[in-house]
Amino acid sequence: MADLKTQHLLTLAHILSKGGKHNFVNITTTSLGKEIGKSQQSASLHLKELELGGFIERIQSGRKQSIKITHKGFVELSTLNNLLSKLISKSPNSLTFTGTITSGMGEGAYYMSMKGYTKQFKSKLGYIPYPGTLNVQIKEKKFSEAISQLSNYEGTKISPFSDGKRTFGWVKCFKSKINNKIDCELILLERTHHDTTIVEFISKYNIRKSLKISEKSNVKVKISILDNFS
Amino acid sequence: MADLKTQHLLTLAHILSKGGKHNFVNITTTSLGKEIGKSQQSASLHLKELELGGFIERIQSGRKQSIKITHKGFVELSTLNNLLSKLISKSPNSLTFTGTITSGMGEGAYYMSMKGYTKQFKSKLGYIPYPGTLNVQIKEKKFSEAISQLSNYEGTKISPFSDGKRTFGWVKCFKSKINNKIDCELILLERTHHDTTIVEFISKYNIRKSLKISEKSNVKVKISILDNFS
DNA sequence: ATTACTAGTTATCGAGTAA
DNA sequence: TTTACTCGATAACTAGTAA
Repeated sequence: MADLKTQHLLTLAHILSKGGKHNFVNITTTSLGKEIGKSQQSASLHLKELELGGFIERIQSGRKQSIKITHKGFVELSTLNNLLSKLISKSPNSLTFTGTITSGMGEGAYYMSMKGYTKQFKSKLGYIPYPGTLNVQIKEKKFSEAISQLSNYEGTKISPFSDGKRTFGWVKCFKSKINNKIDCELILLERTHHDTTIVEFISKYNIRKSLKISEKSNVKVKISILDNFS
Repeated sequence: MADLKTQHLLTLAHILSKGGKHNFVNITTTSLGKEIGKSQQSASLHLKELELGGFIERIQSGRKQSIKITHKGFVELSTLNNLLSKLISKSPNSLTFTGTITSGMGEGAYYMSMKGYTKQFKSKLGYIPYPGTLNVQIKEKKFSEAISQLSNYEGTKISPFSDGKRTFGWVKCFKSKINNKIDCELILLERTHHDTTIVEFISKYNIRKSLKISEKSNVKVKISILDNFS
């Protein structure tokens, strides 16, 4: 018997939503068509094919019909759901890339030492960062592209503040690990020049010293990303 | 921007399975085509359309490409998954129907009083059934059709046994409720005449007396069905 | 090896309509 | 009202092939 066509997925899901798992439910092809965004004729065809494939059972009396999902049909939906669930939950929530240490003073270095930020770092990250930032130059385009999408995710949000004269923007921190050893945070600044080929890190430690790395050393970075939807 | 087409679902899922949630992964159109059961050309087109719709991002270098799912693409998959999950878990696991009491001795009545069965009823259901079975005649075809699919589900399994001379088949019990009051079990027998217009019930109580019902009374039955997959 | 175009085929769809 | 047919339009796909 034929496989479940992906185009029939919505139709099957709709029957399930109407309570057709164990009981025959009354569904007209017109209403089904509307629900799945297709014509009445297409809905009719969908039902015919689903019946032929053994995914639903129909009872027609006069011009009305009752529909019920078969065990096979339900298993099919469950299987797909399990597959998707596993894929989604098992997908590693990390971004890994390589780059080289660069000295170019990160724009964040100065600001990150301001009290308005350090106070928040202490409470939200649990430490006051070592003064200065570590700058990593990313060579491969695919890495910088991937990093530029980071802004879509939450991270740890450091709020903007004002010192009376001017305001300083928010900072998003993403838990990272350099060379599989040093814990640190990648920082995304609200006010930045959007050059994603250089990324900045803050850490409790002096990363350069701790790793005994210097200018142009290659480093491997792993960034953890948490989803913000349930 | 266009919606995610259902035909692209498998493609997106495959990219996710390759680790493309946050990192760019190398996927050839040939391998993708094989995975989704389509041609290399179709795979190529899928990627083009997914990119156009903002669901994936591609980086092409020479004749190879790296692919990454966008935040939008991942949300789309998650949303669909959540929808399916809810539908599947919220679908009521019960079958409801109406029928009339009938006196025709159920075939099970005699056998259900045998020690080989009663011992198991006691341990698996927690009670020894009142002698005899209640027989309900089902009038509407849609109900008998729905019941005939019950055999695909597990229920409480009473094992076959032998008394030395002959063997007696298994019995499957499904927790039921008659007229929203009396707890009982619908029984499916391994050796039965497969007439699904009459169903039999066993109960701790004398159902007729308890409900003060007699021949040809109408009853409403609700059968609970448990899934046997995770 | 790649990706992706063009051209031809098949599947899917919707309008019109019958029953 | 319903379901579902025919048929023409469009979308999706594959084969062949170029780059």
